[in-house]
Amino acid sequence: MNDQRGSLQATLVRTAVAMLNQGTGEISLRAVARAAGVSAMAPYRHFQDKIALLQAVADHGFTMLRADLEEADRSTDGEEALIAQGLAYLAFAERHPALFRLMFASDQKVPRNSGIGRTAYDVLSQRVAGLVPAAADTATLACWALVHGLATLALDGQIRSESAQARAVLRKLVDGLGQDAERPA
Amino acid sequence: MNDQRGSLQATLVRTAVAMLNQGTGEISLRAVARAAGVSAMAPYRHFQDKIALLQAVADHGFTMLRADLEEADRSTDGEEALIAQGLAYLAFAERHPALFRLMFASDQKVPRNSGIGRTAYDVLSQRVAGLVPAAADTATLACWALVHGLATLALDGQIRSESAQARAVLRKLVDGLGQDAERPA
DNA sequence: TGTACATCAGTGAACGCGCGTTCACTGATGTAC
DNA sequence: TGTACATCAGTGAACGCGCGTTCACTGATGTAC
Repeated sequence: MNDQRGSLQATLVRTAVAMLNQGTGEISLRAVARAAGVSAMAPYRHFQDKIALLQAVADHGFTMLRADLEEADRSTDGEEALIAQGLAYLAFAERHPALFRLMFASDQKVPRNSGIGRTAYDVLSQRVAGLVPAAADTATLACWALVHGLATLALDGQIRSESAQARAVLRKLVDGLGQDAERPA
Repeated sequence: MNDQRGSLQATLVRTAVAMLNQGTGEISLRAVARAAGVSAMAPYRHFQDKIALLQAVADHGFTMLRADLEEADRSTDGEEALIAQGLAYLAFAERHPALFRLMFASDQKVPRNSGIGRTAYDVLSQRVAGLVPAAADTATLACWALVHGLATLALDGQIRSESAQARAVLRKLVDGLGQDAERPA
Protein backbone atom coordinates (compact mmCIF):
# COMPACT_ATOMS: atom_id res chain seq x y z
CA MET A 1 0.00 0.00 0.00
CA ASN A 2 1.54 3.23 -1.19
CA ASP A 3 0.17 5.89 1.12
CA GLN A 4 2.14 8.79 -0.36
CA ARG A 5 0.84 11.12 -3.05
CA GLY A 6 2.19 10.68 -6.54
CA SER A 7 3.78 7.77 -8.28
CA LEU A 8 5.61 5.07 -6.41
CA GLN A 9 8.73 5.88 -8.40
CA ALA A 10 9.19 9.27 -6.76
CA THR A 11 8.07 7.91 -3.40
CA LEU A 12 10.75 5.24 -3.47
CA VAL A 13 13.49 7.75 -4.22
CA ARG A 14 12.25 10.07 -1.48
CA THR A 15 12.02 7.17 0.96
CA ALA A 16 15.51 5.99 0.12
CA VAL A 17 16.93 9.48 0.66
CA ALA A 18 15.14 9.70 3.99
CA MET A 19 16.53 6.32 5.04
CA LEU A 20 20.03 7.37 4.08
CA ASN A 21 19.67 10.57 6.08
CA GLN A 22 19.25 8.60 9.27
CA GLY A 23 21.57 5.67 9.76
CA THR A 24 24.77 5.95 7.80
CA GLY A 25 24.78 2.43 6.48
CA GLU A 26 23.81 0.97 3.15
CA ILE A 27 20.36 0.41 1.79
CA SER A 28 18.61 -2.69 0.52
CA LEU A 29 15.87 -2.72 -2.06
CA ARG A 30 13.65 -4.71 0.26
CA ALA A 31 14.16 -2.25 3.08
CA VAL A 32 13.24 0.69 0.88
CA ALA A 33 10.10 -1.07 -0.30
CA ARG A 34 9.23 -1.95 3.29
CA ALA A 35 9.72 1.65 4.40
CA ALA A 36 7.57 2.85 1.51
CA GLY A 37 4.85 0.48 2.71
CA VAL A 38 4.93 -1.62 -0.40
CA SER A 39 5.77 -5.22 -1.26
CA ALA A 40 9.34 -6.22 -2.04
CA MET A 41 8.47 -6.64 -5.69
CA ALA A 42 6.69 -3.35 -6.26
CA PRO A 43 9.86 -1.36 -7.04
CA TYR A 44 10.47 -3.58 -10.05
CA ARG A 45 7.47 -1.91 -11.71
CA HIS A 46 9.51 1.30 -11.81
CA PHE A 47 13.15 0.32 -11.76
CA GLN A 48 14.87 -2.40 -13.69
CA ASP A 49 16.86 -3.52 -10.67
CA LYS A 50 18.42 -2.32 -7.47
CA ILE A 51 21.21 -0.49 -9.27
CA ALA A 52 18.70 1.57 -11.24
CA LEU A 53 17.03 2.68 -8.02
CA LEU A 54 20.35 3.61 -6.45
CA GLN A 55 21.26 5.52 -9.59
CA ALA A 56 18.04 7.53 -9.31
CA VAL A 57 18.78 8.22 -5.65
CA ALA A 58 22.29 9.41 -6.48
CA ASP A 59 20.92 11.66 -9.22
CA HIS A 60 18.50 13.16 -6.74
CA GLY A 61 21.41 13.81 -4.41
CA PHE A 62 23.37 15.61 -7.10
CA THR A 63 20.38 17.82 -7.81
CA MET A 64 20.22 18.71 -4.12
CA LEU A 65 23.96 19.38 -4.02
CA ARG A 66 23.80 21.61 -7.07
CA ALA A 67 21.02 23.65 -5.50
CA ASP A 68 23.07 24.07 -2.32
CA LEU A 69 26.14 25.20 -4.26
CA GLU A 70 24.15 27.72 -6.30
CA GLU A 71 22.55 29.04 -3.15
CA ALA A 72 25.98 29.53 -1.59
CA ASP A 73 27.53 31.12 -4.68
CA ARG A 74 25.64 34.40 -4.39
CA SER A 75 28.25 36.69 -2.82
CA THR A 76 29.43 39.56 -5.00
CA ASP A 77 32.99 38.95 -3.85
CA GLY A 78 34.23 36.10 -6.05
CA GLU A 79 36.64 34.66 -3.52
CA GLU A 80 34.02 34.74 -0.79
CA ALA A 81 31.57 33.02 -3.12
CA LEU A 82 34.10 30.28 -3.81
CA ILE A 83 34.78 29.72 -0.13
CA ALA A 84 31.04 29.70 0.56
CA GLN A 85 30.63 27.00 -2.07
CA GLY A 86 33.30 24.95 -0.34
CA LEU A 87 31.61 25.27 3.01
CA ALA A 88 28.28 24.36 1.44
CA TYR A 89 29.86 21.23 -0.02
CA LEU A 90 31.13 20.28 3.43
CA ALA A 91 27.78 21.04 5.02
CA PHE A 92 26.01 18.86 2.47
CA ALA A 93 28.32 15.95 3.20
CA GLU A 94 27.82 16.39 6.92
CA ARG A 95 24.05 16.66 6.66
CA HIS A 96 23.70 13.71 4.27
CA PRO A 97 26.66 11.43 4.96
CA ALA A 98 25.24 8.20 3.59
CA LEU A 99 23.73 9.91 0.55
CA PHE A 100 27.03 11.64 -0.10
CA ARG A 101 28.82 8.31 0.11
CA LEU A 102 26.35 6.69 -2.26
CA MET A 103 26.72 9.52 -4.76
CA PHE A 104 30.47 9.15 -4.93
CA ALA A 105 30.96 5.46 -4.19
CA SER A 106 31.49 4.01 -7.60
CA ASP A 107 32.26 0.48 -6.41
CA GLN A 108 31.75 -0.19 -10.12
CA LYS A 109 28.21 -0.94 -8.99
CA VAL A 110 26.50 2.32 -9.81
CA PRO A 111 27.70 3.58 -13.20
CA ARG A 112 29.31 7.02 -13.14
CA ASN A 113 28.77 10.18 -15.11
CA SER A 114 25.03 10.27 -15.43
CA GLY A 115 25.49 13.91 -16.41
CA ILE A 116 23.81 15.13 -13.25
CA GLY A 117 27.01 14.93 -11.27
CA ARG A 118 28.60 17.10 -13.91
CA THR A 119 26.07 19.88 -13.46
CA ALA A 120 27.00 20.17 -9.79
CA TYR A 121 30.64 20.23 -10.82
CA ASP A 122 29.94 23.05 -13.27
CA VAL A 123 28.76 25.39 -10.55
CA LEU A 124 32.20 25.17 -8.97
CA SER A 125 34.11 25.18 -12.21
CA GLN A 126 32.46 28.36 -13.51
CA ARG A 127 33.17 30.24 -10.33
CA VAL A 128 36.83 29.22 -10.41
CA ALA A 129 37.14 30.05 -14.10
CA GLY A 130 35.92 33.56 -13.32
CA LEU A 131 38.62 33.97 -10.68
CA VAL A 132 41.58 32.20 -12.30
CA PRO A 133 41.01 32.18 -16.06
CA ALA A 134 44.67 31.37 -16.72
CA ALA A 135 44.67 27.96 -15.02
CA ALA A 136 41.01 27.17 -14.57
CA ASP A 137 41.25 23.39 -14.92
CA THR A 138 44.03 22.86 -12.43
CA ALA A 139 42.55 25.38 -10.02
CA THR A 140 39.10 23.79 -10.21
CA LEU A 141 40.56 20.36 -9.58
CA ALA A 142 42.54 21.69 -6.63
CA CYS A 143 39.43 23.24 -5.08
CA TRP A 144 37.28 20.19 -5.63
CA ALA A 145 39.88 17.76 -4.34
CA LEU A 146 40.60 19.86 -1.26
CA VAL A 147 36.97 20.16 -0.31
CA HIS A 148 36.15 16.58 -1.20
CA GLY A 149 39.09 15.40 0.86
CA LEU A 150 37.94 17.40 3.87
CA ALA A 151 34.42 16.03 3.48
CA THR A 152 35.57 12.44 3.11
CA LEU A 153 38.01 12.55 6.01
CA ALA A 154 35.36 14.11 8.24
CA LEU A 155 32.75 11.52 7.24
CA ASP A 156 35.19 8.73 7.96
CA GLY A 157 36.00 10.10 11.38
CA GLN A 158 39.61 10.84 10.51
CA ILE A 159 39.33 14.52 11.34
CA ARG A 160 36.89 16.59 13.29
CA SER A 161 34.92 18.84 11.00
CA GLU A 162 35.15 22.38 12.33
CA SER A 163 34.00 24.96 9.86
CA ALA A 164 36.47 27.54 11.21
CA GLN A 165 39.35 25.25 10.38
CA ALA A 166 37.79 24.37 7.04
CA ARG A 167 37.49 28.05 6.25
CA ALA A 168 41.17 28.59 7.11
CA VAL A 169 42.23 25.75 4.83
CA LEU A 170 40.08 27.01 1.98
CA ARG A 171 41.37 30.57 2.47
CA LYS A 172 44.92 29.28 2.16
CA LEU A 173 44.23 27.66 -1.19
CA VAL A 174 42.13 30.53 -2.54
CA ASP A 175 44.82 33.05 -1.62
CA GLY A 176 47.33 30.92 -3.50
CA LEU A 177 45.08 30.91 -6.56
CA GLY A 178 44.67 34.67 -6.38
CA GLN A 179 48.42 35.26 -6.26
CA ASP A 180 48.92 33.13 -9.34
CA ALA A 181 46.38 35.26 -11.16
CA GLU A 182 48.13 38.51 -10.20
CA ARG A 183 51.55 37.59 -11.56
CA PRO A 184 51.13 36.37 -15.14
CA ALA A 185 53.48 33.73 -16.46
CA MET B 1 45.20 -26.89 5.65
CA ASN B 2 47.46 -23.91 6.07
CA ASP B 3 50.19 -24.36 3.50
CA GLN B 4 51.99 -21.11 4.24
CA ARG B 5 54.89 -20.77 6.62
CA GLY B 6 54.28 -19.17 9.97
CA SER B 7 51.18 -18.72 12.00
CA LEU B 8 47.75 -18.62 10.44
CA GLN B 9 47.23 -15.19 11.90
CA ALA B 10 49.82 -13.57 9.65
CA THR B 11 48.78 -15.74 6.72
CA LEU B 12 45.20 -14.55 6.97
CA VAL B 13 46.21 -10.90 6.96
CA ARG B 14 48.54 -11.46 4.01
CA THR B 15 45.83 -13.36 2.15
CA ALA B 16 43.27 -10.66 2.81
CA VAL B 17 45.61 -7.97 1.51
CA ALA B 18 46.28 -10.03 -1.60
CA MET B 19 42.55 -10.48 -2.17
CA LEU B 20 41.96 -6.77 -1.79
CA ASN B 21 44.72 -6.03 -4.27
CA GLN B 22 42.84 -7.83 -6.99
CA GLY B 23 39.14 -7.14 -7.20
CA THR B 24 38.13 -3.84 -5.69
CA GLY B 25 35.16 -5.17 -3.76
CA GLU B 26 34.70 -6.09 -0.16
CA ILE B 27 35.94 -9.13 1.64
CA SER B 28 34.16 -11.82 3.64
CA LEU B 29 35.66 -13.80 6.46
CA ARG B 30 34.69 -17.03 4.76
CA ALA B 31 36.33 -15.98 1.52
CA VAL B 32 39.58 -15.12 3.26
CA ALA B 33 39.60 -18.46 5.06
CA ARG B 34 38.85 -20.24 1.79
CA ALA B 35 41.66 -18.43 0.01
CA ALA B 36 44.02 -19.29 2.85
CA GLY B 37 43.09 -22.93 2.39
CA VAL B 38 41.53 -23.25 5.79
CA SER B 39 38.06 -23.92 7.17
CA ALA B 40 35.61 -21.10 7.73
CA MET B 41 36.03 -21.42 11.47
CA ALA B 42 39.81 -21.43 11.64
CA PRO B 43 40.20 -17.62 11.72
CA TYR B 44 38.28 -17.55 15.01
CA ARG B 45 41.32 -19.15 16.65
CA HIS B 46 43.22 -15.92 15.94
CA PHE B 47 40.66 -13.15 15.69
CA GLN B 48 37.69 -12.48 17.88
CA ASP B 49 35.47 -11.77 14.92
CA LYS B 50 35.43 -10.42 11.40
CA ILE B 51 35.96 -6.85 12.54
CA ALA B 52 39.14 -7.80 14.37
CA LEU B 53 40.52 -9.35 11.20
CA LEU B 54 39.65 -6.28 9.14
CA GLN B 55 41.25 -4.10 11.78
CA ALA B 56 44.47 -6.09 11.50
CA VAL B 57 44.33 -5.79 7.71
CA ALA B 58 43.85 -2.03 7.93
CA ASP B 59 46.76 -1.75 10.36
CA HIS B 60 48.93 -3.67 7.94
CA GLY B 61 47.89 -1.23 5.23
CA PHE B 62 48.88 1.77 7.33
CA THR B 63 52.27 0.22 7.95
CA MET B 64 52.73 -0.18 4.21
CA LEU B 65 51.59 3.39 3.59
CA ARG B 66 53.95 4.77 6.19
CA ALA B 67 56.86 2.93 4.60
CA ASP B 68 55.95 4.36 1.19
CA LEU B 69 55.75 7.90 2.56
CA GLU B 70 59.09 7.61 4.32
CA GLU B 71 60.66 6.22 1.18
CA ALA B 72 59.33 9.20 -0.81
CA ASP B 73 60.35 11.78 1.77
CA ARG B 74 64.07 11.51 1.10
CA SER B 75 64.72 14.54 -1.11
CA THR B 76 66.95 17.21 0.41
CA ASP B 77 64.64 19.88 -1.02
CA GLY B 78 61.82 20.12 1.49
CA GLU B 79 59.17 21.17 -0.99
CA GLU B 80 60.14 18.40 -3.38
CA ALA B 81 60.01 15.90 -0.54
CA LEU B 82 56.50 17.06 0.34
CA ILE B 83 55.31 16.75 -3.24
CA ALA B 84 56.92 13.34 -3.50
CA GLN B 85 55.01 12.26 -0.40
CA GLY B 86 51.80 13.41 -2.02
CA LEU B 87 52.50 11.47 -5.17
CA ALA B 88 53.39 8.41 -3.11
CA TYR B 89 50.07 8.68 -1.30
CA LEU B 90 48.27 8.78 -4.64
CA ALA B 91 50.31 5.88 -5.97
CA PHE B 92 49.49 3.81 -2.90
CA ALA B 93 45.78 4.43 -3.35
CA GLU B 94 46.00 3.52 -7.01
CA ARG B 95 47.99 0.36 -6.39
CA HIS B 96 45.82 -0.80 -3.49
CA PRO B 97 42.36 0.68 -4.10
CA ALA B 98 40.34 -1.74 -2.03
CA LEU B 99 42.87 -1.78 0.80
CA PHE B 100 42.92 2.01 0.78
CA ARG B 101 39.16 2.09 0.98
CA LEU B 102 39.12 -0.39 3.85
CA MET B 103 41.73 1.62 5.75
CA PHE B 104 39.68 4.78 5.56
CA ALA B 105 36.13 3.47 5.45
CA SER B 106 34.98 3.90 9.00
CA ASP B 107 31.40 2.80 8.38
CA GLN B 108 31.45 2.75 12.18
CA LYS B 109 32.29 -0.92 11.61
CA VAL B 110 36.04 -0.84 12.01
CA PRO B 111 36.96 1.36 14.97
CA ARG B 112 39.27 4.26 14.13
CA ASN B 113 42.49 5.51 15.60
CA SER B 114 44.34 2.32 16.27
CA GLY B 115 47.42 4.52 16.51
CA ILE B 116 48.91 3.02 13.38
CA GLY B 117 47.04 5.41 11.15
CA ARG B 118 48.53 8.21 13.14
CA THR B 119 52.10 7.14 12.51
CA ALA B 120 51.53 7.44 8.76
CA TYR B 121 50.01 10.84 9.36
CA ASP B 122 53.07 11.90 11.34
CA VAL B 123 55.39 11.40 8.38
CA LEU B 124 53.44 14.06 6.51
CA SER B 125 52.92 16.33 9.47
CA GLN B 126 56.62 16.48 10.37
CA ARG B 127 57.59 17.38 6.85
CA VAL B 128 55.02 20.17 6.71
CA ALA B 129 56.00 21.44 10.14
CA GLY B 130 59.58 21.77 8.88
CA LEU B 131 58.42 23.87 5.94
CA VAL B 132 55.68 25.98 7.50
CA PRO B 133 56.30 26.13 11.25
CA ALA B 134 54.01 29.14 11.62
CA ALA B 135 50.81 27.33 10.58
CA ALA B 136 51.74 23.69 10.66
CA ASP B 137 48.35 22.32 11.65
CA THR B 138 46.32 24.10 9.00
CA ALA B 139 48.97 23.45 6.35
CA THR B 140 49.17 19.75 7.20
CA LEU B 141 45.41 19.43 7.03
CA ALA B 142 45.36 21.23 3.69
CA CYS B 143 47.97 18.89 2.23
CA TRP B 144 46.35 15.77 3.56
CA ALA B 145 42.87 16.77 2.44
CA LEU B 146 44.04 17.77 -1.02
CA VAL B 147 45.88 14.54 -1.61
CA HIS B 148 43.19 12.41 -0.01
CA GLY B 149 40.58 14.10 -2.14
CA LEU B 150 42.54 13.44 -5.31
CA ALA B 151 43.01 9.80 -4.31
CA THR B 152 39.36 9.31 -3.43
CA LEU B 153 38.01 10.99 -6.55
CA ALA B 154 40.36 8.95 -8.72
CA LEU B 155 39.40 5.69 -7.01
CA ASP B 156 35.73 6.49 -7.48
CA GLY B 157 36.22 7.18 -11.16
CA GLN B 158 35.29 10.86 -10.83
CA ILE B 159 38.58 12.09 -12.26
CA ARG B 160 41.32 10.51 -14.28
CA SER B 161 44.45 10.15 -12.20
CA GLU B 162 47.32 11.67 -14.16
CA SER B 163 50.39 12.23 -12.06
CA ALA B 164 51.38 15.30 -14.12
CA GLN B 165 48.13 16.99 -13.21
CA ALA B 166 48.41 15.81 -9.63
CA ARG B 167 51.89 17.30 -9.46
CA ALA B 168 50.57 20.63 -10.82
CA VAL B 169 47.84 20.71 -8.21
CA LEU B 170 50.24 19.87 -5.39
CA ARG B 171 52.71 22.46 -6.63
CA LYS B 172 50.01 25.13 -6.49
CA LEU B 173 49.25 24.39 -2.86
CA VAL B 174 52.89 24.04 -1.81
CA ASP B 175 53.78 27.35 -3.44
CA GLY B 176 50.96 28.96 -1.50
CA LEU B 177 52.31 27.51 1.75
CA GLY B 178 55.80 28.76 0.94
CA GLN B 179 54.59 32.29 0.32
CA ASP B 180 52.86 32.35 3.66
CA ALA B 181 56.12 31.34 5.33
CA GLU B 182 58.10 34.10 3.61
CA ARG B 183 55.94 36.98 4.74
CA PRO B 184 55.48 36.71 8.51
CA ALA B 185 52.25 37.90 10.04
C1' DT C 1 61.14 -44.66 29.41
C1' DG C 2 56.28 -44.88 29.59
C1' DT C 3 51.86 -43.29 30.56
C1' DA C 4 48.11 -39.98 31.62
C1' DC C 5 46.42 -35.86 30.74
C1' DA C 6 45.88 -30.94 29.32
C1' DT C 7 46.30 -27.68 25.66
C1' DC C 8 45.61 -26.07 21.33
C1' DA C 9 44.73 -25.38 16.12
C1' DG C 10 41.78 -26.60 12.98
C1' DT C 11 37.35 -29.30 11.23
C1' DG C 12 32.77 -29.68 9.36
C1' DA C 13 27.99 -29.62 9.90
C1' DA C 14 24.43 -26.66 11.03
C1' DC C 15 21.83 -22.31 12.41
C1' DG C 16 19.24 -18.20 11.11
C1' DC C 17 19.49 -14.12 8.46
C1' DG C 18 18.50 -10.70 4.84
C1' DC C 19 19.26 -10.30 0.39
C1' DG C 20 18.01 -9.74 -4.98
C1' DT C 21 15.19 -11.72 -7.93
C1' DT C 22 11.67 -15.30 -10.22
C1' DC C 23 7.10 -16.40 -10.86
C1' DA C 24 2.25 -16.66 -11.39
C1' DC C 25 -1.37 -14.12 -9.58
C1' DT C 26 -5.09 -10.33 -8.56
C1' DG C 27 -7.85 -6.64 -8.97
C1' DA C 28 -8.60 -2.01 -10.50
C1' DT C 29 -8.74 1.19 -14.45
C1' DG C 30 -9.16 2.58 -19.21
C1' DT C 31 -10.71 1.87 -23.91
C1' DA C 32 -13.06 -0.01 -28.30
C1' DC C 33 -17.08 -1.08 -30.21
C1' DT D 1 -25.05 2.79 -22.20
C1' DG D 2 -23.16 -1.65 -21.72
C1' DT D 3 -19.91 -5.16 -22.36
C1' DA D 4 -15.46 -7.39 -23.53
C1' DC D 5 -10.96 -7.03 -23.19
C1' DA D 6 -6.21 -5.19 -22.60
C1' DT D 7 -3.16 -2.78 -19.61
C1' DC D 8 -1.01 -1.94 -15.57
C1' DA D 9 0.51 -1.53 -10.49
C1' DG D 10 1.11 -4.14 -6.89
C1' DT D 11 0.97 -8.93 -4.24
C1' DG D 12 2.93 -12.80 -1.85
C1' DA D 13 5.13 -17.07 -1.87
C1' DA D 14 9.27 -19.11 -3.11
C1' DC D 15 14.18 -19.71 -4.94
C1' DG D 16 19.09 -19.95 -4.10
C1' DC D 17 22.85 -17.46 -2.22
C1' DG D 18 26.71 -16.21 0.83
C1' DC D 19 27.17 -14.58 5.00
C1' DG D 20 28.84 -14.51 10.32
C1' DT D 21 28.74 -17.36 13.86
C1' DT D 22 27.43 -21.64 17.12
C1' DC D 23 28.64 -26.04 18.40
C1' DA D 24 30.69 -30.34 19.44
C1' DC D 25 34.40 -32.74 17.58
C1' DT D 26 39.35 -34.54 16.33
C1' DG D 27 43.89 -35.30 16.38
C1' DA D 28 48.47 -33.68 17.17
C1' DT D 29 51.77 -31.81 20.53
C1' DG D 30 53.69 -30.84 25.00
C1' DT D 31 54.28 -31.80 29.91
C1' DA D 32 54.16 -34.04 34.77
C1' DC D 33 55.21 -37.78 37.18
